[in-house]
Amino acid sequence: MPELPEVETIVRALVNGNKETPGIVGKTILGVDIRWEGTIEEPDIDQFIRRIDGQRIEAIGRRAKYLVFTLSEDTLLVHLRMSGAMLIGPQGVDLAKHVRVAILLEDDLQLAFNNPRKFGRMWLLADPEEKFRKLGPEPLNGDLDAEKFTKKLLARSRQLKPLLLDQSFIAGLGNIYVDESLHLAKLHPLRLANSLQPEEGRELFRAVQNTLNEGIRQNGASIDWVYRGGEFQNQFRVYQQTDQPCLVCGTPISRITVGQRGTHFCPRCQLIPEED
DNA sequence: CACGAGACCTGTTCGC
DNA sequence: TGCGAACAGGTCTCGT
Repeated sequence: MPELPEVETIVRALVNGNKETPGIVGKTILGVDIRWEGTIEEPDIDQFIRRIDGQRIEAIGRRAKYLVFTLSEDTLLVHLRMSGAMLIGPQGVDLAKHVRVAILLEDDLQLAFNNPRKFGRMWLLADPEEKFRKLGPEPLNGDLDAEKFTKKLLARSRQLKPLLLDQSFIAGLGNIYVDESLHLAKLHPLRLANSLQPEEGRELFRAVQNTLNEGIRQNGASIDWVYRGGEFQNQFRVYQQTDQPCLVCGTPISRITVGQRGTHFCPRCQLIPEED
């Protein structure tokens, strides 16, 4: 489920709660039920269980696609990968079909990590900075502007699609938002980054920001059975729109495979210039 | 440095 | 209806 807008939406839900459940900032962890041990990346299971017990959730935030739980002693990082979700509910019931870890909180609450495909992971770290160092800049928090982005972009010879998916280049984009951004910027996914004109680079940065902000405004995208809640799927320009008319020019949307990822684009709006 | 393939997993959908 | 193939919002590792 998760790219930046979906993770951001989840963070806000965990902080603010909803009609049925309260937010969980300030709650103390009273135990943890690990139902699939592979979920815990670091430290080992015994230490994880021992260390997390009794810590208070001081804050919940996001870095790239990581959920960041600042606890009284440590930082809990959660990466949802392809199919993860975080659910809050009462204890004593299964909140979903594939709960791999349930964190028990005070007030009879639990925070459940549902994760059908078992790709998602958790880390309990004294200092999360080491993991964050490998990540590129955040696209929305002011770390990056159109000029900086364009400079980085023009220094690279990779194709735009895999480059934008590379979390060490820019953090938070995934398959949906890359395809959507490239269409908005009218750039072909196979264009080489260093073939862009500076104005095209700036336009791409604006498209990335606009697409992500719109995704957040819509509470993310709901696709398949994995995640419900957001509405961004109703305004996809190209993602999963194969053979549908382009909203701009009416040409049927194409689907190709790039780096083993489905890639959607308009063959008329997103041309590759001759000598690329 | 860039790229492609394979791995990690389960579930749904599509084509025959 | 059944069954296999293809596909899925991510990222890591390895070989070239």
